Amino acid sequence: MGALTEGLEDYLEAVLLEEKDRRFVRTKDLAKRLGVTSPSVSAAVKALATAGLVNHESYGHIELTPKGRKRAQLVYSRHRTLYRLFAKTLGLPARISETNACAMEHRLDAGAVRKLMRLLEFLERKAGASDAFAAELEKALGDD
Amino acid sequence: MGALTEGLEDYLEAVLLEEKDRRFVRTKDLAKRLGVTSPSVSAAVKALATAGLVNHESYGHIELTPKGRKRAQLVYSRHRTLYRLFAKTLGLPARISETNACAMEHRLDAGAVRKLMRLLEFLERKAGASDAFAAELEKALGDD
DNA sequence: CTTCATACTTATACGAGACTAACATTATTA
DNA sequence: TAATAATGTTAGTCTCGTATAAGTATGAAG
Repeated sequence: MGALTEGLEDYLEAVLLEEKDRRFVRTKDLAKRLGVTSPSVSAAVKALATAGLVNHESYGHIELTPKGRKRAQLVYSRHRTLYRLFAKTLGLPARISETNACAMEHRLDAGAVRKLMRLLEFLERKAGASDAFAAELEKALGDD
Repeated sequence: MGALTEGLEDYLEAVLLEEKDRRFVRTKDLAKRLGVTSPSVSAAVKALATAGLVNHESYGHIELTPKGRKRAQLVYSRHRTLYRLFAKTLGLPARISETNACAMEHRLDAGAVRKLMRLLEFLERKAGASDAFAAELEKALGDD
């Protein structure tokens, strides 16, 4: 794992997500998604390009390199697992689940994510197989 | 909840924990606990004093105000709940559980912590009541 | 082909948080 | 009590991530 600040991981992940929507990713798209200004994106993209994680010609498209894509997908998969914990298992609002997932996705090591995923799978499997268990869990979590 | 950066919350929590061990909290104690240098602590304590969360005379003791203590305890309780998730429920090493708990304790809103606590209580209760359930959960989480 | 809107970059500055180096205070002990 | 060790603070610098302001490139319309 190359050294990469959390902020840069956020930008990298944003490129991946933005790619799914539009054919070419531009500075402006990332700025809008992340809620920052264009100069901030410029600086971050330059850093990512230096690290060999994206390709970017001046005034042109931003594209993930294979290495960058792999790293972005890793971050995103953590994000998804965490979101699943908060939103699906704990039943929190989407907005709050998203915030929490963003805050944690950079810091959880691979082992923790794996364990967490297994716990969620276990709970979902049990709840799917037994209505009694599902009801018990729901009751335990409360209404608020 | 007054505006307080995550960093300052860390310092505040450290004062609370340090208080439990020794009669008087000093700059050096916080520096050691947090793994930073004395000047960093000086600056942070000054900011906490300005915010009315600690009392501190120059070259003297550092003490929590009632307001500061309340805030510190809130942060710490979140920390404990998260640690419990990682260390006890997921079975991760203490060191890693600690890192993850630290990273999250500032960002989880009260609702998420409450839900999480209930989930952990539910799982612990089930595992305590049924050896079969405990074994099933342990198997689901895996050995690695 | 020139003009103009849009998008991108560069230059500069700021706040948070950390560091080192240097200075000040307190405590110890010879 | 005077020297010295331990501790605390101040001053100045660094990095990271953000912003604003101003200049540069692209592309669409007249």
